[in-house]
Amino acid sequence: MAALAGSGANTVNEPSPAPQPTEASAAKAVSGVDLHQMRRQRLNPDERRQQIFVCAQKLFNENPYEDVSATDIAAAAGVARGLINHYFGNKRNLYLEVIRISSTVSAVAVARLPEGSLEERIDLAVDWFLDSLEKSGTSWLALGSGSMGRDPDLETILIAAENDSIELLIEACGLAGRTEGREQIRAMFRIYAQLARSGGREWLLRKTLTRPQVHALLASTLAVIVEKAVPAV
Amino acid sequence: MAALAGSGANTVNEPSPAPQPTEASAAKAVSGVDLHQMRRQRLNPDERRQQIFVCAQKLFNENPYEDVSATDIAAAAGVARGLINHYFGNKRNLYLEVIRISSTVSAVAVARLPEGSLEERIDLAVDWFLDSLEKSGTSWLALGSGSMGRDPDLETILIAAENDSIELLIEACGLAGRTEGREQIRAMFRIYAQLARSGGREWLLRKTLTRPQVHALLASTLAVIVEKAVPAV
DNA sequence: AGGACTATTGACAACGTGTCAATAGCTGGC
DNA sequence: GCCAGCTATTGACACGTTGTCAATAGTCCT
Repeated sequence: MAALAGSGANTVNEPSPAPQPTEASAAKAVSGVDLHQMRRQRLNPDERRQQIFVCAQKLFNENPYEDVSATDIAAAAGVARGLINHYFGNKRNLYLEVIRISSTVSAVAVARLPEGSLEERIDLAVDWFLDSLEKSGTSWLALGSGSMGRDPDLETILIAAENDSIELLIEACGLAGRTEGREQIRAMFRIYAQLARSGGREWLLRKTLTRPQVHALLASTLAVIVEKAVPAV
Repeated sequence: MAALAGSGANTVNEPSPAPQPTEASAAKAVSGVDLHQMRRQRLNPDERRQQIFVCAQKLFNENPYEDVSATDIAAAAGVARGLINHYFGNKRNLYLEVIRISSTVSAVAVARLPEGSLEERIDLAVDWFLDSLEKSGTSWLALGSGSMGRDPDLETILIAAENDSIELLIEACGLAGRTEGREQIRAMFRIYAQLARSGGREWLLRKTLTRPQVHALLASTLAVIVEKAVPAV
């Protein structure tokens, strides 16, 4: 993997004071001259685990899974590679844990969903979504349906994370009361969520559409889903 | 990887008479008793390449990329692993070639798109899409945006394949004449394509919605995009 | 200070990939 | 029919990655 610094846009959920990558990795990485023996230091398991996690998060956000080796992560954390397996079992598991956090973006808060007509509430909900998208950075956009139906673990994680946002959206559309076709309504909103994600991609990644244009598309399609598709269950 | 037979639903584009996996692989796979020395046979390059390709296609359709090793493919084709690199350079390249074929599904024919109101044409277009989806199997659904923005090669292949369908859809919606915001219109249909794909997933993979329900959702959203979002460019 | 607990290491085995010189199947000329 | 040349095909090699595990060495407690 090519070592690069990157801006590290979206580090979500940072319980402990974010232990810096440790002067260890720096010393090793910068040059070979600096051999003051680097007394290895012994942290308590939670801190060390968290530190490794943060480094992995950064790397996985900047590079695709297979381009990040356990060695890279260990080097970034200034730690022996074996320690990764000790704390996370295997690389894939660590990755899944990173995903689990990264994909919890947006479920955090929609504060108060205001009164008003359906159109107004949809408008606000879309605004809120685009805001949170802009803040959370682009890595979340790259996530998703690539391995759907193939990778059960990843799928359940992603589904679980998306469910929160979806419940929220359903409520915002005034459909919280509906109980009969509940699962089917959820499915429809899940489909819509992909539309929203895809819209975000065009806006933030490919830059082919402006925010107002994406907003218009998302708002009008959501409205028509609520008005036409949902009643058809 | 787990060796399993599978039905091999969608083998598209089969130029040569589909050389069977060769009794070689069978002999090796079935039991160790059958050692009549297996004279290796020398095919002309096109045939051999095609044969390897077919085996790879089958394996990649049934298992995710990283679970299929070059050894698996070579074994399936009854051939030395080195030959794969000789013909395709590397594993990734072979994979991309498989994808390039698999993703050309649906661009084949929409025959005649009939006259009629916008609603009618949209209805037919959605029907056509769902038909082709049902036929092409589920592997196409699993493809897609997972590595978007990360994997340029895969992205361009997928985009290229999707572009055909999108041009078709634009025409079906009577937007072929529009020239000014062309690229933005394309972007909107690209977003819609993700919605359609996602709808297909709910219908065929997760089985949470029925075909009529997905149809209604796709038709109404497409209509509203054409009527509301597109005029806003 | 010294002993016990355990976080951390480093070497090992297994596996996967790409390269390349050596091998052996086929084909055409005699 | 047979032999020589062409090249499709092989198998071993070098290197990188992953997961395991016994050995090592910080740190805390008495």
